[in-house]
Amino acid sequence: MPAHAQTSTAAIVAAGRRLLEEHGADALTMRDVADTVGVRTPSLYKRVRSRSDLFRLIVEDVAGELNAAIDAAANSGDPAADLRATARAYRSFARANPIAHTLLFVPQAATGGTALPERTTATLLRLVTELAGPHNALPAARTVVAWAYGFITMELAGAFQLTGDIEQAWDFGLDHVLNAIQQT
Amino acid sequence: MPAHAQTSTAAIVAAGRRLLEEHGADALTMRDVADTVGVRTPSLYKRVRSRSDLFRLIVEDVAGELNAAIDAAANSGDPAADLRATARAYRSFARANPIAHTLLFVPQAATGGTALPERTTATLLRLVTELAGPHNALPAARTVVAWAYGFITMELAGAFQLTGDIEQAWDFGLDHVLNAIQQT
DNA sequence: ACCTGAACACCGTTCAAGT
DNA sequence: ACCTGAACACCGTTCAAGT
Repeated sequence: MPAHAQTSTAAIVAAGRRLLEEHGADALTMRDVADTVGVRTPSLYKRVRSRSDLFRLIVEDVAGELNAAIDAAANSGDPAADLRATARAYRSFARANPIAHTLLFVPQAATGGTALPERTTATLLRLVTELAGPHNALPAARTVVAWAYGFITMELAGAFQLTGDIEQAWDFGLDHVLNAIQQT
Repeated sequence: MPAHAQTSTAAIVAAGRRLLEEHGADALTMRDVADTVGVRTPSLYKRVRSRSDLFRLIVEDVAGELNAAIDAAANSGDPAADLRATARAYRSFARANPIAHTLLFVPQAATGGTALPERTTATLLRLVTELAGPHNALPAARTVVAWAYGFITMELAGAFQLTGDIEQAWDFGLDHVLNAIQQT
């Protein structure tokens, strides 16, 4: 009566994540995942409810990693320096996981909301409060996140089509946005 | 020898756009488009090369409309007022076309780049140059677009999960971003 | 308890045959 | 010149049958 487990949810999620970044979301098939983890397609349904459930698990995995990367970056004690480091860590993470990153802020059909990492939100709000005071902390944090998310997403999508130094645009934007929210 | 045209590329694109907003990108099937325009599925391939080609045509259509909406909004002569009106028009358009809007800045498999409306880029760069001077016009324009795109995309995705007035966050962000790029 | 082959409904796409 | 039915390869998903 063997028939013991040939794979695991973690292995399936890891395979899905790799295939997602390699071939794009549309080309992520249950068959490819099954082949990668060494099992037949129907066996995947013992661990994941459906293909969209697999996406949800992948996004959770990615969100957890982003949380950890941002927590590790924000540790200098100086809120302005920490906000810069946070933005840099976020950008690095998005560059390393360009496709998974776009899924982070997309409405999840399953949950109704998005997978924006909760812990990241709390860290960011704390830093912005230290930098700009409590009065307008929430709108200020939303301004920083909107700029960073927009810049990084557009950069990865190749949406900055005019020539010009994109690093300079990043530094310019970060400087001016952080400066702006301090003057509340 | 009738067998004359029962549909048109424009009708197919319009039907595709409507179904896209109604049911989402994944649920947009060639069969549904064919049913909507009153033809059998294979006939679509007389006008459209493929499903991804249909997406490209839809995005072009949407981009053209956004161009027109933004050009119509930016006509006061005052660059600061025009930038505000542009941002407002962009946000209204995105709210009216939430799914199509997300496709605007996504890498198009076919073209390699994105469908960011060219004319909008030119209008925006002109306004920012008038407001902030030519020195840092490009990075300043990229800061404004990144913030607006990020804010609108996150808002539509439901990514602003904490309670708090989102209108206030929009006004706060627009005020501070525009103010920041003036101080160059 | 997990794995599998077979089957189902559904896709996008092609093509020969019709008018 | 456009339209169509039939067919193909490929999906996600289910399920009874194996061990």
